[in-house]
Amino acid sequence: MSIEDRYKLNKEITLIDIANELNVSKSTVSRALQNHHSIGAETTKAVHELAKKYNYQPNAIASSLFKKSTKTIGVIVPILSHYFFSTVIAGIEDVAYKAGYKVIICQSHELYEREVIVSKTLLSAKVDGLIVSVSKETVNMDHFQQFLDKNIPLIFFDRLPTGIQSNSVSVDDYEGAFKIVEHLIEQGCKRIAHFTGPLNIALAQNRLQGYKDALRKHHIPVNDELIYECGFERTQGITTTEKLLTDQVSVDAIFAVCDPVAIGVMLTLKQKSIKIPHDIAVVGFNDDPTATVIDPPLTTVAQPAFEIGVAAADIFLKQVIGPSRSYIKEVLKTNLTIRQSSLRKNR
Amino acid sequence: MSIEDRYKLNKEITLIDIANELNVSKSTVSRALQNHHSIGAETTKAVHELAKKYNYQPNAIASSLFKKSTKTIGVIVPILSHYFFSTVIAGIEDVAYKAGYKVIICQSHELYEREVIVSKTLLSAKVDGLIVSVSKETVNMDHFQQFLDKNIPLIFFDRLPTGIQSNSVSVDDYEGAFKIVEHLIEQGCKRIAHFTGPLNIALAQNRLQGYKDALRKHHIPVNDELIYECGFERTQGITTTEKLLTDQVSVDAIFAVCDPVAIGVMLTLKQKSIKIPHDIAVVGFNDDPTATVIDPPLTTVAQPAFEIGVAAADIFLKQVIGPSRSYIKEVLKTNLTIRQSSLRKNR
DNA sequence: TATATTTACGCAACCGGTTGTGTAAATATA
DNA sequence: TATATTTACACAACCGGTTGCGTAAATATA
Repeated sequence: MSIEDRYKLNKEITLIDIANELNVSKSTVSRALQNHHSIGAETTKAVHELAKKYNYQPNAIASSLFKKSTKTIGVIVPILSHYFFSTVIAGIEDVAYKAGYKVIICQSHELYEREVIVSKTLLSAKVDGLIVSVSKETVNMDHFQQFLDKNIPLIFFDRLPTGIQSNSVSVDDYEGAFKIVEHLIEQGCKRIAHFTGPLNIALAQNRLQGYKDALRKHHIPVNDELIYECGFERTQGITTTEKLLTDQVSVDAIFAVCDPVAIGVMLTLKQKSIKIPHDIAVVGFNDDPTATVIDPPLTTVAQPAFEIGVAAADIFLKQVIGPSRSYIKEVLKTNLTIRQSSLRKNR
Repeated sequence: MSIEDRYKLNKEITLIDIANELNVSKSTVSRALQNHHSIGAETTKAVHELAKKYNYQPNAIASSLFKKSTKTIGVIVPILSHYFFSTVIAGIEDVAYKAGYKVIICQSHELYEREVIVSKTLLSAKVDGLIVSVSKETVNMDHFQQFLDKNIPLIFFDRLPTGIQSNSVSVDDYEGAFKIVEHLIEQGCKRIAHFTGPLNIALAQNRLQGYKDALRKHHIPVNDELIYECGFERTQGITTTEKLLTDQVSVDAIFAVCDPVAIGVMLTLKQKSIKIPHDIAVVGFNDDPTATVIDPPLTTVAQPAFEIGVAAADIFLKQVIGPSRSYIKEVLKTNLTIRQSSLRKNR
């Protein structure tokens, strides 16, 4: 069948079609499209013209098979519909796109099993690299080991795993927590509760530690009754606040592990007519867009989500170009963003 | 090299490695892994055992090349970090995952050129289907035509294109707008402004039309001075509100094309100490999580974002199984969600 | 016992690019 | 003029699975 016929029938146009039309071999066409020097100028021109005329789209699959590079980066996040994660992905995508990479995104839905399955899928899909924020259930990291074994760049962000050495991008959770708790103390708070994330996750541990150390620095005893293991969701912020109120625990501030939880806390307190920050000050972590919507606006620790994505993708590109034995651990700075939800002193 | 050696060296284990080890042909191994009836029970068992022992991962690329199916769905959204889009994607991913499909997500960043490029990339990547919400710049749809030509299922959602016949999933924007404007009228509003989206987008047109028809039904003249072309972003809601206030246009309600805009409106009004809903009622469209955070909570039209994703992926699956000449146009119902931002009557 | 059928597997082509090697013709150098 | 080099292209192997077809041996049927 002629290339003309195939084109009209919406058949896939391949190198062979172009080769047949020009009476050259497909290797010549392949090289001509790459502007290889060993192909004559006229031939090269003719090939490019035909390719354009018939809207030739190279089959990336075939190319990948031989080149062993799919030009794709796999990304696994616990949940896509959180502003933090979707913004990180936007950062990854931005860098990847400019470097000619596609991005395959998977959600673990905070489920360990699902994380294992999608990581296998991405391994089979031969992604050139993997960027991950692990699920809150994940303790065993074996499913990631294979990427390291096969020298596929592996970069963790935000939720860093324990017990596996690899590249990572995170923020200084300890310092962020320390600063925001210190800020609460400066505002006169003395009984500061902390709603933590799942404690198998390093960032939750680090924020907790920052909280404790800030208290100790200011000679405020750390009271385990003020530490509630919570989670990352607004709903968990709501239920934990209700628990705290039923427990009749007296507090003058709540430091939530992240903004969605802080929002849940504030909504619950407001519903019970507890004044923020007068009765209880509330602070979070992340600087979600919602932080400026709630009344009073939420004091929080701003994380550069987009930049985290950019940094992760940059590490990927570095490792692809020159794979190295050493790991890159990047820790970005946070920014204490003070708003009304924590301001108890008159100014 | 023996399979044992290759395994230890972290080399890729292939069908051939297993075949050599068992002294059978690779076609036998391939069939054994598929539990093909023509392969003996013992051989099948031995193959599976070896595959497991050496953690054999089939090369999906090689398989795709022959089968002409990559088991991936491409998704193009304008922007990922909007709750609506990330939730739709979650819905798509949910269905896709269960059916054994991966999802490649791309952002157009509301740029026509970028949309063209990513659609070409996805075409080269041989996605089995494409689900799209077009960018606000997009007028020309030629880049999508190729998917139709090649019988690759193409499904639009939310932002439906004009001038191209294809599958689509949307909500009844007209009806949603009509109902919410009617609600405002019932609350006694007479000078209702509308902040529209870009008017080349069908949904913006439909919501505008719903707005106009609701006014007409209740014998309120449509006043072009009350219609502001705005956009989909919170920032645009802020600037447009500022414009309206400088224009000294007198209104008693604002119907924003979507919740982010409505939030921008409310924040601006609150900043100017304009009482909501007493002075000006505000309503949106989408039911973002933020709608319940702002004070007063935002009256809005709830769109089933997750279900939209599910519906789009379901259409894809249907078309993959039995490609048909006809298109599926699914229109989901919206839900008027009344909160305090629009309640002007005492109850 | 002779023929038909089933079982179990190998061979080789195929998917669509990519690239190392070979070679004839054209040009350059000795 | 004889040899060396460059130019421009073809051939074929290759990437790693998949599948149609062929066939010998084992079993079933007549």
